[in-house]
Amino acid sequence: MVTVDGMALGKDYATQECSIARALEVIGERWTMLVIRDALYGVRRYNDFLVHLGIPRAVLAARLQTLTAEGILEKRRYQESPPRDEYVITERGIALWPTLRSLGIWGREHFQEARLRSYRHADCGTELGTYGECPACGTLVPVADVLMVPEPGLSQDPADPVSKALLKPKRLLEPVETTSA
Amino acid sequence: MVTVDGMALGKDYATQECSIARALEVIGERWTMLVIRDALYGVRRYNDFLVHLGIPRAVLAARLQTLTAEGILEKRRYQESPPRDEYVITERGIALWPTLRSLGIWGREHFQEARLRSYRHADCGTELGTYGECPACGTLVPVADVLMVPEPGLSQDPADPVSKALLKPKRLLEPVETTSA
DNA sequence: CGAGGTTGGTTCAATGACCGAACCTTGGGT
DNA sequence: ACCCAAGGTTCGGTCATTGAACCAACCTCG
Repeated sequence: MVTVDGMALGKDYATQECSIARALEVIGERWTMLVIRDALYGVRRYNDFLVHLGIPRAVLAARLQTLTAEGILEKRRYQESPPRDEYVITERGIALWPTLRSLGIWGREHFQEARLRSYRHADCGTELGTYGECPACGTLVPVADVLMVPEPGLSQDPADPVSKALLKPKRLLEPVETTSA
Repeated sequence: MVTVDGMALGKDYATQECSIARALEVIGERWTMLVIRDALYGVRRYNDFLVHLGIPRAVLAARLQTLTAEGILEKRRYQESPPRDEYVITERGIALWPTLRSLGIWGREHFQEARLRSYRHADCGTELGTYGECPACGTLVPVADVLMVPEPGLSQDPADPVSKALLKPKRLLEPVETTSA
C-alpha cells in the first residue's frame, strides 16, 4: 500500500514497534542530539548554536523548529524591539540528560583518551556516577544542580565565543554569557 | 575552497570537542542504533536483521561493516560449507545498554501510551530501574541477566519470524531462534 | 544432472537530506 | 543615509538512503 504522502527516507522507522525507535524518530536526525546537548549547556540563541556547532543555517532552523514542535525546546521572546526569541530546553528535553550522559561516557571510554569535562554535584562537589547520581549523597542529582567543570585536555582559547564561555565551570541549564558588546 | 576529499555530509562533527559527538560519529547514522538494539536482543544473522528492521539491504550491509570495524559487532563464522557468518555484539556494544535503555524509557514516557516490553532481573524477577539496576538486589544487573518480557500492547502474530521469536520472554544477548526448518 | 531454495550480499537509478554561500528582513546605532 | 546584528530563507551541488533487480556460492530434491 502506497500512502499518499511520499515520506521515503525521513524520520519514521515504519515497521518498528519499539520505544527506542519512537525516540529516534524524534531526536535521531543528524545534529539533533548535539543541539539538545548545547541546550542543556545553556545555549539558547540561534547564533550561539550556529557558531558553536558549525551547523548549516538551514539545518539549524529546521532542527529548532522540529524540537520546538516536539516540545523539547520552547521558543521564548526575550526582548521586544528588535523582537528576539531564544530557545529554552523544556522538562521533556531535560529528561534526556541521562541518555546523553551515558552516551558521552561510552564515547569517552571507547573512542577518546582525554577527559574533556567532568560533572559534579554542585552541593557537595562529588563527581557524578554513570547515570547522573551523586555517589556521596546517594541521590539522583537534578540537572540544574549539576556543575560542569572543564578539564585540562579541552583546548584553551577556542575560536567561537560560546566555547570560550563554556571554558569556566557552570551549572547546566544556566544561560551562557556571550555578551559580545 | 574545495578540499581534496569530499566528505561533506558524512559522519564527522568536525568542530566538536566532545565525547557525545565522538559517540555519534560512530553510532549516529540512521538505523545504526536499531541494529545495535537488535543485536542486544540476540539477533545475529543478516537475514534476521533484514526482516525485523525492514532496512534496505545495502544500508544493512554498510552498517554491519561499520559496526564491525568499530568493534561493536564481531563477525563470526558459525558454519563451514555453506560458509555462513553471524554478527555478535561485543563488550563495546553491550556497554551501550544503559544508553539504549534510558532512550527507550524517554521515548515511552513522552511519545507512547502503551508499554511494549518490560525488563527484569532474571535472578529475582524484579523490574529494572531506570538505569538497568535491580531495586531489590541493589546491584547493577549484567546485561546477560536481563530478562526481556513482552507486555500486552505488543502486537500478537507479527509478520516476520524474528518478531515472532521475540514474543516470548528471553534473556538479552541470548541468540534468537529462527529455525524456519 | 538440473531446478529451485537459502543466505548474504552488490549494483543501480531515483529521491531526499545536507552543505555552504548568498541573499533577505527587521530594527537599531551614528 | 549607511552600516551592523540577529535570525532567518533560497538555491545549486553533493552525499546518503531507498527499493528493486541482479549475483553467487552452496545445498537439496527429484
